[in-house]
Amino acid sequence: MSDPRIEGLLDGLNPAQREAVTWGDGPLLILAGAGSGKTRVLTHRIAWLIQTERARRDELLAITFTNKAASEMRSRAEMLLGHSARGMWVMTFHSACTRMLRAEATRLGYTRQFTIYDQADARRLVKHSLDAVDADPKRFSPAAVHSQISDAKNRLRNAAEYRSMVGSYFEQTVADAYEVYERELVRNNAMDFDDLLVRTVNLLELFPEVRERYQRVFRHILVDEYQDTNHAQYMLLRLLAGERRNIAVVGDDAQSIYGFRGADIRNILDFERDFKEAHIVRLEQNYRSTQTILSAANAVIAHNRDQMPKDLWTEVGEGDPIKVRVLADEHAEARYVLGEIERLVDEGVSRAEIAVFYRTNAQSRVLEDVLVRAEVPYQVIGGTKFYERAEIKDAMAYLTLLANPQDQVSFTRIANSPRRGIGQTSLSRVLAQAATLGQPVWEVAAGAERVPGLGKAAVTAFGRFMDVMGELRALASGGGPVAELLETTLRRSGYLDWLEAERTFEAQGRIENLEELVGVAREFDASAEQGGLDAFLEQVALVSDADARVDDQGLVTLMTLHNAKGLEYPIVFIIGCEEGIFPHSRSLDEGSLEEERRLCYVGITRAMRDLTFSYARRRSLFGVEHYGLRSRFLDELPVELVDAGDEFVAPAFGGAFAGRASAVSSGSSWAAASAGGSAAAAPSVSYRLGDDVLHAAFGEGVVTGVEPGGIVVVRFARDGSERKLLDSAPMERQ
DNA sequence: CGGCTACTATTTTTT
DNA sequence: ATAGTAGCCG
Repeated sequence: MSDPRIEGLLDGLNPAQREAVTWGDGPLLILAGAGSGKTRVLTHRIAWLIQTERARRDELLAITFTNKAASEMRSRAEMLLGHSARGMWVMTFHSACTRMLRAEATRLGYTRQFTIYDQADARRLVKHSLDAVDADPKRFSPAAVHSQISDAKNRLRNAAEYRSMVGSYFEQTVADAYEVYERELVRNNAMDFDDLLVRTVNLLELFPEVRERYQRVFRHILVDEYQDTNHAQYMLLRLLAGERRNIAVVGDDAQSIYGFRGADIRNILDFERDFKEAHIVRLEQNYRSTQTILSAANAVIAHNRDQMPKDLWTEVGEGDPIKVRVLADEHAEARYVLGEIERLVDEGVSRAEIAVFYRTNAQSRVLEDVLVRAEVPYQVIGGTKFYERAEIKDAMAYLTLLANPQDQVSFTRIANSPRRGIGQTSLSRVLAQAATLGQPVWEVAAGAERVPGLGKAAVTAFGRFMDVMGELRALASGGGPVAELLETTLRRSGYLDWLEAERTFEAQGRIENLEELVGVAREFDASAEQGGLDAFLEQVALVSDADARVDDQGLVTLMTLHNAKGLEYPIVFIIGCEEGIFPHSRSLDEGSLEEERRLCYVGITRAMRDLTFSYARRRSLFGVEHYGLRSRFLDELPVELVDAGDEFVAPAFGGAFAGRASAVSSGSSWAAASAGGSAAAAPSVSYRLGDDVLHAAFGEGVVTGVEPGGIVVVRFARDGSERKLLDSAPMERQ
């Protein structure tokens, strides 16, 4: 190996990384702990395989879960190779499958233009299917049934196989609905997200010539985030790897947090069993966090039973202790975080270096309130997504119907949106007729006068609607810019007029969103490798906007712990660390505590140097006040790594808190007194840290410090100032 | 057919 | 608290 380019490729890699990059043929399992440079290893391995001529560019399949990961991998590989990665299959599972499926669609009874249904579309079709089998809507929610079906699909069980395994009456009905749902998807020339995987597996299993072709093409397969693969993805990989078994997977079982979506942690735990000759490389050196943070992460995850042994370490050094803070309620908690952010920013930290993680999206609200009031710039990642907004879905449904006239879900969505006098009854008649004749819904609607039972007004309404659609379709087939087609569609359909006529603040926002969508289309027209309506629809279907995160604009970042995976921030807050919130109560019911703990592990390992946990004694949930216990995860942190701060003030209502508080060490002399004394010996001061207070002159504030001699430090909401006051000041607790 | 009220559910979600 | 929806009434 004297080629200087290849030597250069290995420069700066540690021995384990180097081993992973240069492992030759056969299955390879890379156990990559958090922050151990797995993307680096993957991209270097891609470059190494190409430079050592083990594979040509177009003989590599590098699979990720997110578009962001795929584009990052692609561009980093390009940098290493010094040339474009065109022709290289670096993409998500779903894109790769879609690509294969489009090419072979007719073998499965689809056309190349098949529509990809997102969660919401799929759910509508499930609802339709439930109606079709006369399921009691009170007992069968589309969401629950869809999740059952999705589960079955992830396990590669079709409706017939699902039926053969049913036990309960519930499952019996699900089986009925599943059967209809399956049939309806084909009839609509549509696939849901799960189908993209399942159908590709079907394709490869049913057609040996297709399977062998792809097996020949892909000399080497690389898979990112292997711990998140489900059974269908596992089978897909097995089929593609074929006899050659040149499959390198990278993952960390400790970061498997998508079990609820069908990810099967056994895929990584059992890799050695499935690929007996597998070589294993462990990446345990962490380049991200302080040793304190890593030790905390190691200690927490050690409470899980099933896991692969690993021990993260770093050369970075000890770093600061992990802070744990208790506040009176979620508002005080938010103000505490705000206060810390302001303090840090004063010290010269960039807001972009700070992230706040929480378990559920709803928790961002309180935090946003205080950030807005304090005028701290921030961004929230996740939550309701751009492409999930009703107006965007409507606009996309118009375009989808133009491309796929069989798609009744899109048809149903827009038929009366804007209002054009097509009601539920008329719509059902048309859909029923389409089903009876086995014709595309478009055809039937275009000939509405031939639909039995349809009123005169309805026939006219359909006529007008389909005239416009026909016109738009002609425009669409011209192959012009998508942006133009979209604008014309919004105009001619009356959708924009409808919104404009509303003259509300909300409608204005919707119009702006649509303008943004036109902007997206314009950008697509200008830059897409492959243009056209079909390609645009596919991009929107498969490319979420989770990639909309910005790094360096001085914004504090707020997101769920799930969204935090793969990211890193110098300063991290994990809020809402209470039993029932995190770990979430549902996880306790469902016995998925270990997954919650892995989520905690993910959260901890995002932090580079500064990590703070917080929890509230009191929190209102769904409008009801609750008193929660601190999260068990906090008690799994080694005492010597924790700065328990003010925890000693906790014994407000007896046993539980007092017991825990005394178990936590702290440098404070008060803590020593509290721990040594009886639990009931609450401090005699009238204010405690985190208390919400109302001062006669300064207004609302939060207690940020309590000092001996009856001195209280209060940060006031009005101007963010922090003042030292005597506890006899004209002030009361709220 | 469309609008209104009443009820309900309310985790996480790469695609 | 709240948003989304189902069912009812004009």
